[in-house]
Amino acid sequence: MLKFLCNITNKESRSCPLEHRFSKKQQAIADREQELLHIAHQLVEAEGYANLTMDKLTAASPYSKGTIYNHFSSKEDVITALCNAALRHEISLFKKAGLFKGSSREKALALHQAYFLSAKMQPILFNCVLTAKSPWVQEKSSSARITVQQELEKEVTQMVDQLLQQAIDANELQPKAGATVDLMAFANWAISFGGIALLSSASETYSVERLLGAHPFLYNLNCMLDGMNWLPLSTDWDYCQSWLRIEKEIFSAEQQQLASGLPPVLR
Amino acid sequence: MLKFLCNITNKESRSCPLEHRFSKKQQAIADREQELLHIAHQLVEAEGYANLTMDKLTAASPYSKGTIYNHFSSKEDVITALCNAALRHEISLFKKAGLFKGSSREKALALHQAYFLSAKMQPILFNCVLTAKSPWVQEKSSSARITVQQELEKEVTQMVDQLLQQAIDANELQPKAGATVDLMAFANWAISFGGIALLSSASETYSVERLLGAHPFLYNLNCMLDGMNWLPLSTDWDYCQSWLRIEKEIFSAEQQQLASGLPPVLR
DNA sequence: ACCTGAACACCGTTCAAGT
DNA sequence: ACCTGAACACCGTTCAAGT
Repeated sequence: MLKFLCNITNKESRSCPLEHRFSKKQQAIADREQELLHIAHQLVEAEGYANLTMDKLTAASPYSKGTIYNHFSSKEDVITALCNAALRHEISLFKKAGLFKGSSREKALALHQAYFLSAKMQPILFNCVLTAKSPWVQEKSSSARITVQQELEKEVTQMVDQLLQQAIDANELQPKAGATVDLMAFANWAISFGGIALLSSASETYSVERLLGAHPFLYNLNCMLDGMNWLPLSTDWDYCQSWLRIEKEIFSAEQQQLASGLPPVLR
Repeated sequence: MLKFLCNITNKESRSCPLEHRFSKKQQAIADREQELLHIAHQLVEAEGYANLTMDKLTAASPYSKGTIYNHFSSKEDVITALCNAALRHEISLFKKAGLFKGSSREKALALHQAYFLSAKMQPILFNCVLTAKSPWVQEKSSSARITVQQELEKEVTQMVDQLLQQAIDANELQPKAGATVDLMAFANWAISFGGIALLSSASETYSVERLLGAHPFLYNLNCMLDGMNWLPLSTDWDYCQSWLRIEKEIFSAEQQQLASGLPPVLR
């Protein structure tokens, strides 16, 4: 049960028997943090976000309030910690996506699919990312946790940068005048984030409802990448096929999990 | 002072002397709601989002708790109300944007600039839109307020739809196979929302920091609209010029406000 | 019919005492 | 050095009493 968040949330918490990077004590503390995050996740899952209070987290855990405040500086800090768990999950999928064999643009598609899947597989955690971006939460999170968040986002950015640079070097991406790698990386982030955030949070609104059946996320990507001049263009290549191939070759395990309808915690 | 939110937040609250759509009583209630929202806005402005509590809202207003709960079903309902104020502000700028004379794609740019400006002019209100999208707030807002939110978003969507349809009819927008108006409207929303949300909430993160100086928002739009096949392409037309022309011809008042550095409330 | 504010239940956070 | 949980201040929400 616990393995889920242990793997995802905190690479620092993994045991490193050979290097002994952490003392037993530190390891125990890191494990406890995962345990607490796991309980927090369950609380939200069971009865919605309003059910996540420090009182209930305390009651549902074997620890005292003081100990919990030893881990998290505030309630908002718990949310940011869950957001960071989401980012680690995302990064793990990004790394899998990097294994896909195909053109540079297909590899970009694999990264976007990883992002999309991370949100779909862990909707609660992805909502924490959304929430953690709101100033109500940012203002009250510990600076340490915010720093980790920024580092994780930077890690994602660098993976995207690297792929963009490779594509340019391979002459498959021919940037327009004035388009830097930074700018193109941001554009990729914005279109993915925008699409997923709206699809996940506004699924009941009119302009999203009417999209049922279509695949808006892939359409957005095709436009964006075409406009960026990333070859081959979607008019010359069937990226719907590529999308399916990525699903099959890289994320079949994730697809199965989604099909079973249960997040890994509950299996 | 009050005029600001009165104009923006609640078109139902405008006085309609000819039609007498609302009784004096109803008008008074609507006015009081604007007053309360204005105070809520000030509380956030003065000391951040954590400063917005029902207790403080009560203390800063001439009304009692019971009266305030007569307007808002919960604290979250206040946030959603502020989000709706943001949407009304956005719509008012959208309507101004509709007056711009130019190609259909330039008109689209004007709409995006309106969106961008609404976020920049009213950062607090735009953050409420972000926050209102998080499930913590959605879950606890009154269904009446959520309904209004959906209607406002629908209104925005319809303005975008209309422009897209005109562009198609004028043969300036030549949709790729499978691209419906719905799909293209969503793509426009996603790229704008994604860009603004990331720029406004993650301005301190690495991947956004490094963009300083460039104009990422316009780059994103150029890519997206090029990829959508909206003529003339950015390779054949200087949309940076168009952007500036829109600023000058349509939003000069807004530009001045921004330059003065003060939101209208404080002038 | 609408407004009031005392009252209540719960929540976030702290810290003196304990191990 | 770390953990505990009682204690406190504050917050969200309700509702009987008042107008």
